[in-house]
Amino acid sequence: MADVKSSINPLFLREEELRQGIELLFYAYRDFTGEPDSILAEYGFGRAHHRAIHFIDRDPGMTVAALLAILRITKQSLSRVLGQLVDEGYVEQRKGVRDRRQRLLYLTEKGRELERRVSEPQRARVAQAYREAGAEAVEAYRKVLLGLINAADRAAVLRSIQKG
Amino acid sequence: MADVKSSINPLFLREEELRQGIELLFYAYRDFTGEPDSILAEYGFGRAHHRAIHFIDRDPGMTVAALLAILRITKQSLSRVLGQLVDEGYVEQRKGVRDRRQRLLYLTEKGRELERRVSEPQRARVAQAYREAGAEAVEAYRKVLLGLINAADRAAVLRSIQKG
DNA sequence: CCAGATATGTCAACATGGCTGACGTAAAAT
DNA sequence: ATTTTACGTCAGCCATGTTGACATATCTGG
Repeated sequence: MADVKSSINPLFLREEELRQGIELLFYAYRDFTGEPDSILAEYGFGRAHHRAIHFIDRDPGMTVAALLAILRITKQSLSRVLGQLVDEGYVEQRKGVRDRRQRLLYLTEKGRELERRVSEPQRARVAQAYREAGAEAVEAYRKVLLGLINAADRAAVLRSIQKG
Repeated sequence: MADVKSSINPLFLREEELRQGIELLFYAYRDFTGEPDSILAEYGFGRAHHRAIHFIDRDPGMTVAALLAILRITKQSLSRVLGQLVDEGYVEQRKGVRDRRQRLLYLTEKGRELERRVSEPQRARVAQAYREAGAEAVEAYRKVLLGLINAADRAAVLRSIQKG
């Protein structure tokens, strides 16, 4: 069927293929965020809090500016979220030693526990998808997702996800 | 390096691998939605409007209930968005003939133009990522994303994205 | 045929998490 | 010494999600 269509109109399959790729991303992201959102709601937090603690967890001592660059939101938006996390003891800020203007970000033990708990459904979901799809598929998945990222940012993202 | 680490602690690579998969999804989705959001802003619309017209475009005459099931939002939320789209002439609602309680959804020509314009950056982005990654990678990407979707919904999504 | 279920809409109120703009302070850099 | 940088804060706006309650038209099953 796909072959028939593409032999009639080679652009048709391509359009279909692209639409499918777009929709799959929508559906996957929808379900990917569902469980964490539920757990976060128990704490009175939202997805924004998850993002913050996730990236702080993976790079303890990161600067506020670095987190802003990753999240691509305004400092006012981040500030609200970060403020709550600090107030409630999930995140700790320490002055930088080299540059004392910086407020380096760390998770407290409580913060690490929250991060672990909230991310667990996502890890399980990705693990299961990887298992079902097989090892080569994992590599391909990474390649395509990386290709979806703005070209200018790819190098930075690669560096970032690999140093962990 | 990966081999060394995994031979020391087989769980380490796995955890790292999962974290990378999670972060790539975040980054890809972030950039994937960036351009459409900018265009939508010109019209005073947001991402929710895009989702609505996208799915109406791909399945003209769909019911409100079907759209709600895809988007997983409340009818009140959808109603606001749909109302604006109808008021401004992007979407048309027609009574169902078989079931006259239904308000079947259609894009107007204006709506199709908007959909095309807003989706174009996403199509270009996916096309380029597919091109760079190669044909087998595309299949693998789809397989993994499908695996990320709630198991209960996979069959429906597959049916949905394939009938187009 | 009628009672109940269904498809959709609507009003009201609220929360989250984006945004802009303006302003402030401490510390580093030139 | 001045300027730039890193960060914070106040105030207000907007988009998009939520819950709960209620209304209407239409379909369906007993």
